[in-house]
Amino acid sequence: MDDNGGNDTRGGGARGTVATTARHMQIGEVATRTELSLRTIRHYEETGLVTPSARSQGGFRLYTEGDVARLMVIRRMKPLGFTLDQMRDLLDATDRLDGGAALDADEREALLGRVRTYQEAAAEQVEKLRIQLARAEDFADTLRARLPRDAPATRTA
Amino acid sequence: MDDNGGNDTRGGGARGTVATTARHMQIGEVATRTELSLRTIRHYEETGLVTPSARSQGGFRLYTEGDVARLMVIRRMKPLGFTLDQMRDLLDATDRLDGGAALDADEREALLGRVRTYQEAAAEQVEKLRIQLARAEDFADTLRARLPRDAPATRTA
DNA sequence: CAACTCTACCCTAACGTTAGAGTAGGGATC
DNA sequence: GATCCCTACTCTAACGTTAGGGTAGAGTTG
Repeated sequence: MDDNGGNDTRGGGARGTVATTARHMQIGEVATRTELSLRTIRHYEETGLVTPSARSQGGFRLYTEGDVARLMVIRRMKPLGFTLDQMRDLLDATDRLDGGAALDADEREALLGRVRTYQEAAAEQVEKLRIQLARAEDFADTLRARLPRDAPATRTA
Repeated sequence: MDDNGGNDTRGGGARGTVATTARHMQIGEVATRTELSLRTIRHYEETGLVTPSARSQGGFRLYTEGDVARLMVIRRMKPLGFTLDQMRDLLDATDRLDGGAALDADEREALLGRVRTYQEAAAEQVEKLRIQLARAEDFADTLRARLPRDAPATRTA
């Protein structure tokens, strides 16, 4: 047993949990703050979604507030059902739009196009989620209807 | 290229698509009717969720209306995020409750307990879906806000 | 030293995706 | 009217993918 100990989101250790305002955080603190697992955060790095801004001499990942913000964005994107590749693509686009790197008209237009595409996909996904929710509610009700009026567990009748 | 040809839900061929009221359907018709892929339907059989009521001499799966109904139930369950194993478990329970097989009190109580458990899980899932939907809407709006007011594609400003 | 982190690797669920072979049944042929 | 053929449909088997979970064994940090 090591690492996350098998749980989901870190329990809040002793050391790294303090420096909420520090310049660098280790992965554990990031995990608690983002409610993502260590494995997930590392996986996001493997797939090029979020790369820690630095590494310690010994190789520990060191994250900044900006990194955490990016992770939070990803967390909000997840329910939209995009793949990690798509998220990376979208994040790259917005990053380049925001980063004041003076892009020429064509490039800017291309980037905006990408964002627009994702926006439309997002809107569609929202619709699907609505339908899913409706179906889920429906099914939950159906299930409840099958039960003899919330009777307690023991005692037959 | 054979089978489904790489698409998702079948396009509606020539032969099997006619006999909507026949006693047996082959997998293709079932797929169109349930909007599930051939692979998915076969997979459900592999995992013991829905077994076709019969097979043709040549080995084709033959489904009845009842089978289709069961598949539709599963389709409604999917958004609740249950695993296939859980669905099988739940379906077995309701099947045995419904099948007029005169079960004794203990057994009946046990089955109802299972259903109750799933009902609670379903209710929880509905809550999660609500939250997801909210987040998704939020994010979609955020994305839309980043776009220069739905401008057409070309022309920079 | 204790708590934390590292890489590397194997595992899972729920299908997707070929590949290669067989089947259902109607039409053309003899 | 039996045979062949053709095409649409289906079969099994098996590997691929996605988004991580879990574990091992070793190293790092405070």
